[in-house]
Amino acid sequence: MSRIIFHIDVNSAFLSWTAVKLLREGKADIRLVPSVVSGDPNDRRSIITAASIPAKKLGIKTAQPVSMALRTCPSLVIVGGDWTWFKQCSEGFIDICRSFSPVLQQFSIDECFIDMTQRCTPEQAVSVATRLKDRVREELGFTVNVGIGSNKLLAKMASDFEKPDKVHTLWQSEVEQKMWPLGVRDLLWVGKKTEERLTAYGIDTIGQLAQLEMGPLTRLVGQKFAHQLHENANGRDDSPVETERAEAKSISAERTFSHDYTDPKDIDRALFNVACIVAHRIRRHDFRASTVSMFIKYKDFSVVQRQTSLSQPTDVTAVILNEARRMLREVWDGTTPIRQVGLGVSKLTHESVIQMSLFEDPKLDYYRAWDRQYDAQKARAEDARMLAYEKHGADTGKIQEG
DNA sequence: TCTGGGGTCCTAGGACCC
DNA sequence: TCTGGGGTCCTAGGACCC
Repeated sequence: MSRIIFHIDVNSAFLSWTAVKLLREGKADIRLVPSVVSGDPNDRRSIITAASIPAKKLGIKTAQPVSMALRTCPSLVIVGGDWTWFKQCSEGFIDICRSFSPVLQQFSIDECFIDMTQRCTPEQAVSVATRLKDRVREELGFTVNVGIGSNKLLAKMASDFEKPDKVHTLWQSEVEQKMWPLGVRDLLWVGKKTEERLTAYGIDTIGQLAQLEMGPLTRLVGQKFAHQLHENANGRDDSPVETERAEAKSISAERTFSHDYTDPKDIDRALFNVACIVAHRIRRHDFRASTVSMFIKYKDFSVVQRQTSLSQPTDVTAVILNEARRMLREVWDGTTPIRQVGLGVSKLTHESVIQMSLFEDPKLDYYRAWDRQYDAQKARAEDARMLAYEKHGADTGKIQEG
């Protein structure tokens, strides 16, 4: 049976959400001027997370370094992000989408799919989608695009057509006219490298890709990917709207230094910090991890990565940190400047293994106690931050309004 | 101009077993 | 003693997404 899928995408999410917040504080609407949201506006190395439409018109793009954007537009307004606020905006947006269909898959903080097959006819789809986007704008103050299609891929491609505040359809019957003329790069999963390979072979448009034979395509991108690209270029995708949120398969954290580090003490401090963050998140989700990996990125952006399997799954910071330190000693000569370090864990389980205390490092008790203290401290800090946030809202009367 | 942070999935080669 | 082939697991690296 033919399906009706909506893909709803917040237009320049972090920028729109920041704009709404600033408006409520009585400030000017940053959506109307060249402006960007970046991680840390004061860090030379931070990059742009979201750009306003006037900024985009000047050629400023997402993921561009802030310093580069400033050269293009010296009067650029740069603001930092407020994650507590972003999450609140996201929840409000998801709630409205869910009220249109409970068969909802959150794809990221600012995107979701809903299955509308049981909720409207194909003829009604555009007017229903228009109602959805208008409701988000009226109730939450920011705009979204809604893409409508007979599967997730087509819906997602459709939501990427003209922005902002628009509804587009991309039914199977419209693929040839609306999707085939687009460049291959516009197809989901075709990134820079794949685009290079395809255009080098003379494949410039999605239509050409759709008609390419499997033999050459397999040689270009490998069998599995070739099959998916071929299906998608022809508008086919039978993946369902997954309402269950999949459990995390890995947890990682990384730090980029304000300048490249060579002092082992600096590297070790960063490794310690990311280990604390990662291990804390393991414990918060009641996981244990069996694999620890670490990587370093050098000045020239080359990356060296090492991973190791543990004999027992763990959630102890010290165990993870020790493995990471050992691997760092293995890969780093101790002098080459390092730009970034990262640490991750995978092979996550919820099993609580019965520890063979006889063979256990006696220091583990101390480390576990240290972890408990870390977690408690973190919880207190979060509570305090939340309290201050609520109090500020009550004082100004700005947050409760919406 | 000089490039963040957090994820997922795939591939290829080596080790090891039958 | 040498050789083949298949299956599985592990590790390193690469590509993509938001």
